[in-house]
Amino acid sequence: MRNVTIVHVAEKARVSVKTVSRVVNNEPTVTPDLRARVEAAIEQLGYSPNIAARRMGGGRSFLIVAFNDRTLTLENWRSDRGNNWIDRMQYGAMLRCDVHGYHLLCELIDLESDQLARRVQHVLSTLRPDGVILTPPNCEDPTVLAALKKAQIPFVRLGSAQAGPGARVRMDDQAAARQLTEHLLTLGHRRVGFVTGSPRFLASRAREDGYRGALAKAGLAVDESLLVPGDFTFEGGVAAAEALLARADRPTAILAGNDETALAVLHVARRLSVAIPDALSLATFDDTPSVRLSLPPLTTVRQPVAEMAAEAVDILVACAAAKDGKPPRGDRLLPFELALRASTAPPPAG
Amino acid sequence: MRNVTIVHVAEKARVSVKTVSRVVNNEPTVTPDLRARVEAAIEQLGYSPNIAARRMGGGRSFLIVAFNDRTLTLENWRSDRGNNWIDRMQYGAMLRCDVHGYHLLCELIDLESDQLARRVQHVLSTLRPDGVILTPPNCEDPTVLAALKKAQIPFVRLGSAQAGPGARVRMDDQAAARQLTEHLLTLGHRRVGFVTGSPRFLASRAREDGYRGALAKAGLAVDESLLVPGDFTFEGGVAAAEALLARADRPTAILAGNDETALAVLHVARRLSVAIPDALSLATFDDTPSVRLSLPPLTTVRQPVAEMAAEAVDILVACAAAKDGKPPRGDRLLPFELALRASTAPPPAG
DNA sequence: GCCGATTTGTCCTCAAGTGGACAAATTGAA
DNA sequence: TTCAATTTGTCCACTTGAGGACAAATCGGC
Repeated sequence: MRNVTIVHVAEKARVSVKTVSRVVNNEPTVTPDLRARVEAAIEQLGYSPNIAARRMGGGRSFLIVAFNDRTLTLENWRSDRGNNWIDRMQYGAMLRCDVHGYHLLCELIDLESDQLARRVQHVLSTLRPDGVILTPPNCEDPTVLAALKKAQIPFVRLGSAQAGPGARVRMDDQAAARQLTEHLLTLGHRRVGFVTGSPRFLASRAREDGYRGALAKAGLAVDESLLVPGDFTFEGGVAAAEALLARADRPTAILAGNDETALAVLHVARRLSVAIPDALSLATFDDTPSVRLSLPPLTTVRQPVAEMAAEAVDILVACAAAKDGKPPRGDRLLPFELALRASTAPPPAG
Repeated sequence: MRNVTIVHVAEKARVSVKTVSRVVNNEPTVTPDLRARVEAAIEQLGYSPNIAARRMGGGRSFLIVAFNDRTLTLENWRSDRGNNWIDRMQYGAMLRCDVHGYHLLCELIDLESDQLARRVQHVLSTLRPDGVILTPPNCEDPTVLAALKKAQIPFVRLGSAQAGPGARVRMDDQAAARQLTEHLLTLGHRRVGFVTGSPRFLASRAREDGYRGALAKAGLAVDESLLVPGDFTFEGGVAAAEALLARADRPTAILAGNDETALAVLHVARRLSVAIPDALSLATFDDTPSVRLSLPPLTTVRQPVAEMAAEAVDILVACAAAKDGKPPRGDRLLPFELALRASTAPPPAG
């Protein structure tokens, strides 16, 4: 059977091809009568306009590309710990694309590759998507941003703590860290350790600022020796935890830069027989499955990743529909949630 | 800046458009000399052929669509337990697509919807993919299969226990269940309970067959009362576990139909103070992160989902490249692995 | 019944590539 | 040199839909 084209629909509805096109593209100058006839024909024939053909005349492609970091994705996949940031992003974006009649393509890029610019350019030029979603750490990479700008394709940066080109959708990492720190202070903790994250992710810096802000607001001086560098990996977290827990004046609570780090702290604490939460409170960011399943489940900040991705899709689709060529701008903050769990409690007496 | 087209490349390399096309499509009748010149021009201009345009003349679309079950995907996403079957499928397929210069689109379909056929048809007709990957339980749905057949698009069914149209890539669920059961028998267990899965998934039936086969091979009669129906959900698993553990002649080991069910068994056992593995051994299928992070980590069968997806992509790409219109056939079995963990041990003495 | 406004149709161009027919140029061998 | 084979170029058709210009048909009001 041949493919059903706009011509078949026109014949069946006994109208011109042009009229079918007008109906499909929701042009206002069609009488309800004719519109109904055309829609009936479309339904009966099971017609759907071919995306490739629509794209040809310079129209929309109905495609959105999400660029994910290759290394991160692979680690994520191989990891036993199920860090599902990217998965959640994808679910949110996919569902929203569906609503708009769009399609989501996930592409991997490798920031370390010397072919990076070429790779980004290739994907953009072969697919010609209507918009691009960038996830950390791609959303802060100058090469990627330059390639996007050159191709003049609208893009949204997801979860980036850095101002810059394109639109931005994120949660307020600084406020989240502040609230999490305040939660610990309210419980009575006064010596709160902080394992910082990878400098590659600017969100890590924002979290540190929030931590400092909460201490300052409570009138407490920041003990710089309680800030230990991690790098968002398990190994980095282990080293940092060992440094913090070996101290004579051990902190009574630790804020971990991300979940991977938190699991490392949990691991070290168990090895050193430091009971959580009795002897040490532990809080972290991201709320991946691993920290919900850990023993005890950890207090975290739930980042609204899927909602952020959905918002990004909305922005890009609106931008494509407007076709005024204006790149999307703005910085949308989505609300986060504290998930208070069994890993945080008042500090031990004395 | 205008988009770089094949015409620009031709001008730069001082050859005809036709020759560039021949180079891009790897036709043999081009001298190495000219080929090099064209490739240099492509590189310098950063040219990538536009997928939409290639598709027009009836050529390949370089797109592969994976149809996932909407309900399952959403449950998966909302679940705290991170059942990442679909994610693993996607990683495997995406990586392989990348190698072939293909792109993966994940689309959700809802088997319960009365618009199902229309939905499948719409996606196929608007995207015109070169191939389709079906995941459970879509891969056994007659409406979906009929729509695929009508559209004449090659497809691979992933993880389906049922013979049928299209190619099939899967692991041997029956053998896996047999080996898992044998593992328990070798440890000394004689009363092994089995919580069956949802009849929607035929793999569940295959697992049951494997369980029966192992008992038969060991010369043991099957106690039908030890087979309790679950439905692959946590709630179903709870009910089944309660039934099994309430018995006077409680089984010393339980084989759960999938990980979700196993977690339910774990939950009930803890509530009833049945120690695992001391009083009860527990084994399951799928090896999702949740059963690696559980206490104790569970003995499972690791299903090579990503590898299966990669194999599916290879099949579809080969099929598209052959362009002889022959739909892919065959049934590839990929090796699974037993992950023996702390949840299985010899039965309690006495 | 006429005028003007709105709706619908006709016709053409354009997008970016593929593929076929066939001619022209180049190469190699006899 | 000449013929044949191979490589390269020319030219055209084709894919499916969008969109613009403009003509034709229809409708409503008076």
